[in-house]
Parts: sequence; structure tokens; C-alpha cells
Amino acid sequence: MKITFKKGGGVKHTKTNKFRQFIAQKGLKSTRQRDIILDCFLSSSRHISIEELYLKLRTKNPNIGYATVYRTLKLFAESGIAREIQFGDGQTRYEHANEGEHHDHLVCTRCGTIIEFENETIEQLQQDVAAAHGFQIENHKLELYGVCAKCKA
Amino acid sequence: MKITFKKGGGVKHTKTNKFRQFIAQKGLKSTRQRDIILDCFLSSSRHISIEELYLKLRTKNPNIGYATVYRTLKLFAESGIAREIQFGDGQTRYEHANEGEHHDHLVCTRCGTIIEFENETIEQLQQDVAAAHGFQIENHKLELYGVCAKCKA
DNA sequence: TTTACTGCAAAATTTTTGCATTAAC
DNA sequence: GTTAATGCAAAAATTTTGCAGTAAA
Repeated sequence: MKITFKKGGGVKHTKTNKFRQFIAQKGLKSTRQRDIILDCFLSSSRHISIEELYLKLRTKNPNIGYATVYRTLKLFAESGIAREIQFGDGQTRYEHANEGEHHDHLVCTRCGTIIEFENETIEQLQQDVAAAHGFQIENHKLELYGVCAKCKA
Repeated sequence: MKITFKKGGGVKHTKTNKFRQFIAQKGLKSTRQRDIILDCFLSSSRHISIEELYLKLRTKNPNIGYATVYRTLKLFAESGIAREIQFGDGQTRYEHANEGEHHDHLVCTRCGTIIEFENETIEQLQQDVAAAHGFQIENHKLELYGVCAKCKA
């Protein structure tokens, strides 16, 4: 019998390693706070706002400062395990990022639900548009705002 | 001989009218400041930041307040002649909006140049994606970030 | 023991709000 | 005359920074 592991656990482990490697390679230090924040981030919704994360952290670690959370999230983004996103509601969010993977978002304007999607054809057309203007794309952002199935009902 | 008017002038005139109509219909008041700000907005780059607009205004009208600019831009958006956009650089911008028209953006990460484009096929694919998730799209945002032809050279 | 990290509080940014005064209707 | 708009300054809200003390390496 072939044993398979749940995706979640594996991914978490991978990201933890990736971040540790980043830290080591940059000559930075591995600290208790960074571990706590990483753990909390990885076990959170895929699009958590800074404030949400901070509040969640504080329930178990009342002495972690806001500044540390900001600084640590920036490190996550730099290391490639997270990505900063803005949905235009004044809340900066960080989403889980995976190497070479990109996805776009459907955002429900009623309940805030966020659905991720990927569409190869759209990506290709984006390349075409860019090429037509002599642009070289580094990254892109596609968000569809509307009413989700649940809220429509 | 058939006389045609430059597009710019016509559009400006149309938007001014549209805003006046909005103001009247809402029972609001037409003021000197709103006229000045509207004029300045319409004769500016298509994606002006609030600060840029404020500074531009102040050169000729040193006593217009920041609060008035913020409040007036929100009115422009409500009336449909402008749209708020964020390119993730911490600067809120307002772009000129035309009824039933939507365009997306190519943003040069080097020089900040913004190119507008429309792509019917992408829009259609977005509808398909949304439909597949039971979503009803209200609006969307597509931004391609990269290096423009000029900066590549 | 050296260097980076943390937590706090202060500062910087961006946007909103309260309110007395002014201007439009 | 009423009612809304303005301008200012104060308040919010979000993010960054300086620094003394602390904890990794």
C-alpha cells in the first residue's frame, strides 16, 4: 500500500523549510517570534489581513508587537512563501505563495469570500497584449469582483 | 464641408454636463471649488494621483483644502465620470471613466508609464470563469506589470 | 561577544471627520 | 433664510522607524 500525506501538512513543512533556508542564506536569525508568526500564517486562511493575523497571534502571544508582524510578513514575501495583495478595501493581505504558481481571484463584494482560479488561456492572451505593446510582463493582477453563488441565493 | 470637433473638447464637455446633472439630481450644490477641481481633473493625465491633483490645483488656487479634493473626487466616482484605481504603490489614483467602457492597464515598473488596453476575448473568458463558479461579475481589475518598450531599450 | 531582533512608542502617511464660517439655492 | 460645502485642524487608520534592551549565533 502506498502511503500519501495530506497536502496541507506537506506544504506547511515545505514552506517552513523554505523560509528557514532563506533566513540562513541571508545571514539572518531564526527567532521564536518568526516561528510563531510563520506557524500562525500557515495555519490561516489563504488571504489573511495583517490585522487579522496580528489579532490571532495576540490571543496566544500577547506580547508580540505589530512592528514585528509587519517586518516578518515582509520577510515572508521576500522569501517567496507569501505574496502581498490588495483588494482595495484598505486592508493589506498576505496570501500563501507557491513557487512558479500564480492564481487570480474572484472576490464576493457581499460576504468577502475569495475564490482562487487559474486560466491558462487568459494568461496567454495577456502575454499577447503585452507583446503587442512591446511590454515584458513581470507579474500581473486579475481580480473579478461580484456576487458569489451563495449571496445570490 | 463637414466640421468635426477634437475628441478632447467634446469629452470634457460631456463629462462636465454629466457631473452637473448628477449634482442637480442629487440636490447638491454647484460650487466654484467643484468646477475648479473638475476642470483640473479633466485636463490632467488619465491616471492622476490625489496628491498630484492637489498640488496642481494649489498652484493656481492656494486655498483649496485637501479635504475638499478628497470629497470631490469621491463625488466624481459616484457620478460615473471617474474611477478610483490602485496600482499598489500606496497612491490612490483616479482615472477618467466613460459610460459602458472599461479598460485594463499595462504598468511599467521602471518609469511608471501606464498604457490602457481592451481585450474582448479576455473579458469573455472572465465571464466564463465567473459563471463556472456561480459568480455574477460586477466589475474587474486587470493589471499587467512589467517593463515597457522604452525602458527595455 | 557580536550582530541581529524585538517591543515599544514616536513619527510618518494617507484619509476621514467635526465644526464654525461661507456660499449656493 | 435654509441647507449644503468649504477649510482648517484634529482624529483615525495604517505603516515605518529609532532605540534601548534582549536573544540568537
